[in-house]
Amino acid sequence: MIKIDYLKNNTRYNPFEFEEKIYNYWVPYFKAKKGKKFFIILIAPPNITGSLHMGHTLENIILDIIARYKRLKGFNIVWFPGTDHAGIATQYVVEKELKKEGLNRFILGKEKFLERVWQWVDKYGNVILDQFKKLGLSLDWSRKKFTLDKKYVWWVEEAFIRYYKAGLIYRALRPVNWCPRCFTSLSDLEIEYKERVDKLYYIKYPLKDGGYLTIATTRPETMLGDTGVAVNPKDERYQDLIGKKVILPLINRELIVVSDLRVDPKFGTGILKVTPAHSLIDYEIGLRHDLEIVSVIDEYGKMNENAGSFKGLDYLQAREKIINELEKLNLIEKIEKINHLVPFCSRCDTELQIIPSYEWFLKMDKLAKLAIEAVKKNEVEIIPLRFKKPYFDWLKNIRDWCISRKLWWGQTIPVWFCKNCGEKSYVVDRRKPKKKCKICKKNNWQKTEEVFDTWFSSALWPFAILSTEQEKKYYPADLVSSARDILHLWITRMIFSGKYFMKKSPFKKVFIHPTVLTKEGKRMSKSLGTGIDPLDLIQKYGTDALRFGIIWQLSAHQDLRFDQVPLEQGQKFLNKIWNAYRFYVLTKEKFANQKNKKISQADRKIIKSLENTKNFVEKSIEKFELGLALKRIYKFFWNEVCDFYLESWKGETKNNLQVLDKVMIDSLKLLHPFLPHITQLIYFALGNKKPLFFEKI
RNA sequence: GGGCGGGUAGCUCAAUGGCAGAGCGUCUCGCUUACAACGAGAAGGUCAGAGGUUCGAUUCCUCUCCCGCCCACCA
Repeated sequence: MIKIDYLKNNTRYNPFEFEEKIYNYWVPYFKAKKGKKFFIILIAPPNITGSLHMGHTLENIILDIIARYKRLKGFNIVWFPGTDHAGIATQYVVEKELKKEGLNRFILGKEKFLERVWQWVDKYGNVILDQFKKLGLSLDWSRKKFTLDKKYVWWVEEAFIRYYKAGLIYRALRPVNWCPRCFTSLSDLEIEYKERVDKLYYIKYPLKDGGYLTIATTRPETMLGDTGVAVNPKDERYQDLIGKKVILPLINRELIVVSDLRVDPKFGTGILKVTPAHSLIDYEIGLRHDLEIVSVIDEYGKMNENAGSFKGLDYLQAREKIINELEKLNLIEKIEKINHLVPFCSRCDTELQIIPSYEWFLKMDKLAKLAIEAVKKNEVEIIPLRFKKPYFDWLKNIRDWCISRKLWWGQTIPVWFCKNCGEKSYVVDRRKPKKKCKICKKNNWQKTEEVFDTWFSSALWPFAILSTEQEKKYYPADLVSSARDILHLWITRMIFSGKYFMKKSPFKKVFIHPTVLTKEGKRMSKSLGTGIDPLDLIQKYGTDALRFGIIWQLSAHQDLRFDQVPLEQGQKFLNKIWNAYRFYVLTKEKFANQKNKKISQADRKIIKSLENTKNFVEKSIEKFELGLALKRIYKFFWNEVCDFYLESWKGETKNNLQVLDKVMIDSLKLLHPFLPHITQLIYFALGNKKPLFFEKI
């Protein structure tokens, strides 16, 4: 790529001239080789909607440093690139595109809409992977994976069918978190709560035997679906209410007062109206006391036929009207302000409704136990250790996972409903069932339109991407790294899925890496305008300098307040390295005829220091302390190799040339995982023809 | 409401039961033939606050105050 003269004649290193060329040179060598002593890294597949952000950047640079270091330690690296179809996220971005054209998916129809999504996938699906190349990641590009690959889709269906046969999957009508804009159910993890000041209405409910009680609610429109009233059994104020009958205003339904521990005596009046259709806590109470489920709000957020004269109104209009009528009846005791948390769709930011819907659920108790056991027995090591606590806490309190979505984009669930009998009759199968419906005795099956929660699919990632016999040996992986926010969403679910289907944890170590914050300690976010685009940084500083700058600031345990200054420092360091090797080459020429075989004091000192540095770096990398490792190498190279050792070669010297060679070549190897491009370039300039990472450290 | 992390030099962060450290920045001096994108050197800190354990605490324990994050079905 370059000759030694280029190094001798240029005092400045220009990354922009070489980084891409060097990357392209490497690509064939990144291929996972046959053989033994593998180190297997599992990539977190980015969404096809994505473009590179600082989180991906940090995460994958960390992994690449480890990959390159392990290569130098003699390992064969297995690290496949891949992407996630990301159901709800992708559907949402395509819908946003349509909106710009004045369209929406309902106007377009399902078929045309899906065509549009596939067009998007073709156009943008690989953008982020191309951006990964700019980071210098040593990924095996001969094996690109996607969560809608044939084999992958097979595995997702397989998982559903096996869970179903084992009795872990059931269908139920339950109140779920529903996004009226995406028009789908959501899992607990896809909700974002926001604080908001609302009104708390104190409403009088007449008692059948005279008098009244007062309940407090922020959602009076749901009262039309009330099928009970509840108080806490320990609440002394209301002992005599238990068992009494209440007349629901406006509807005149008779309700019974039950007692349930879930009622918080401190909230409002301490009396709860129970609406099992539109509240999860009420649903639970309803189950315990055998209360009816009456839904009054539909999928559009409008009042339905059970809402009587309010039918057809938007829930907010209905609220207003209901309050008006209650006021006329003198049933509003007071209205207070309340600051509370309101659920929103984490994708499109629409306020959610809780409505009853038929959905598929995965029973979590057994699976949670598998996941708990895997970490307890150290089959999976979570680093830093402190993340074990939230891991266990989440699993201990877990509820069944709603795995179905009513989206259009995603993998269809392998279930067939009888066209005549609907909900009452279905078959779980990949192909259209041949047998007849038990109820109507006809063969009239239609595949469901429901799709999987995209996380159900990505939970299978560690083994669903392994399609050939050779690849099957790459399970389990040694290492996966992720951001904190997908610990439950992804990591935990991969662990129990792996344990369940493969009988083994899907990876040995999970490194939960720090979050990249702004210099002020704020979250980086596009919408807030606080984000930094890594591609801009690469354009300005080059990849090696970016890698230096971000890892310089990295500590294994603490969030990273991103500052650009260390990137400038990185550029300076690259130039320092460049010139040190220039001097090395010139010095070798100058002393070419020297026959000195003695080891000088300076030689001894630098060898000692080199060994110490290697040991320190090895230990630090094992602990994911890449920032400390880099700082140590930096100090070693700059202060000890350059300021001390190379200086001692000026003028006349008693140093040994072989020691010089060893120090300079070993330094190059030590620097390589962090600064791969420049070290490879210098390696070429010194007359070598192979990838530097095939050397041994 | 529960949990986690952090508060150390102007900035970003280390380390440690026994003189408080690095990089950047600042200041001084040097363009010594690899590099001024450099070299030599200097200044700079009541280690958030209070109490406790100890011969000795920035470090261990308790409490308080700030900052950040996560989890939770308060209607």
